Amino acid sequence: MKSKVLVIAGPTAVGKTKIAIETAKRLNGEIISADSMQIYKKMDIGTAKPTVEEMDGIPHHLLSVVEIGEKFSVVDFQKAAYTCIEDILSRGKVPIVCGGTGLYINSLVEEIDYGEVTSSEKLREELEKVAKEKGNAYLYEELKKVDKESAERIKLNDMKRIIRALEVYRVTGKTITEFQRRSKEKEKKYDYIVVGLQMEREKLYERINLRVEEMMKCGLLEEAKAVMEEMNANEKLTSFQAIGYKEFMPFFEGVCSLEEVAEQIKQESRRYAKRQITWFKRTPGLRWFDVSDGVSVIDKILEFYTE
RNA sequence: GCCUUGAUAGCUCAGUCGGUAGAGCAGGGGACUGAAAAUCCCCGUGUCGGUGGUUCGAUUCCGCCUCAAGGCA
Repeated sequence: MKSKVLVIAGPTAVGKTKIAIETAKRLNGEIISADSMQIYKKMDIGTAKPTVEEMDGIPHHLLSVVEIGEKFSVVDFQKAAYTCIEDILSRGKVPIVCGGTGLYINSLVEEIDYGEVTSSEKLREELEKVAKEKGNAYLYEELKKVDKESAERIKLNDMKRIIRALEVYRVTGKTITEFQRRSKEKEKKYDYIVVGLQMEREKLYERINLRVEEMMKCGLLEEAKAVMEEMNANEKLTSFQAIGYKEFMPFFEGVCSLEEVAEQIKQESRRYAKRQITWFKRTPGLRWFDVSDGVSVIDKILEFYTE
């Protein structure tokens, strides 16, 4: 009998944090964050990281564990998450994975085996250069030659994926398609119960807008100033990609107002939510729960977990 | 009160020398296997302000009405 792992996914601002904490209380659980930005230290307000008061005594893992300037990838996440799951289970408690990063959730739910391929920063930069000089089509043709299958899946302009596929081939001599196939054949260790939280789109957008206003009131400007300074405006950092920080740059340069920054953050958050929903729609085994049902969602989730 | 200009997609506006229309933004859908809050792909029917008239045919021309902006009193 495999151990159960409860997974709570959903778009930004849908109310994952609160529901996960309430569920953890009822299940004697601990929360493992699956959020690619809350993993960073000091990025608290902008990433809507739960506060100690909100956590209400429930242990949280994988929050604020990486320095802003550090690299952190899905594989790092996956390894850390497995360790947390084992640890929580060994203490007789229920692991609850909660977050909005589709790729991270996916790495667990499908237990993807990324193999031993380490990414090569040097090779990536090289390939980026080639793409710039010879155009996207050139690299795409290269990929076609070595891995026709992935070339069919990946679109011509999706450089990040083309570069990754080429990187895998050059480093290992095997295609990414082969690694993916092998990963699918593996038996899973855990029984994942996947919950997707949702609400009416219009309401969700209203909540996003409201939350950004709240963030502004809670000192997002100061936090962004400190974070941007530490990043040194280095666009290459993963943490730089977070919504809610880089948007302040035009304000710091004096070319736009604080209101415009807030509008920008709201809009990007709305778009992000949309992409998250798309991702979770095709997550295997995911069951949707409408949070507008109020407190009874928790009961329904518990029922689903026990089934 | 008079004159001028405008009224076309959720918004800003193009356009149709008369044959029922298209950009940007917003928005929607989708993809995703070591950067993922990233990256990429696809999607434009709307009483062309209302109402009469001319016409085979009007969003387009003409009259009147409504509203808005500007000007003159």
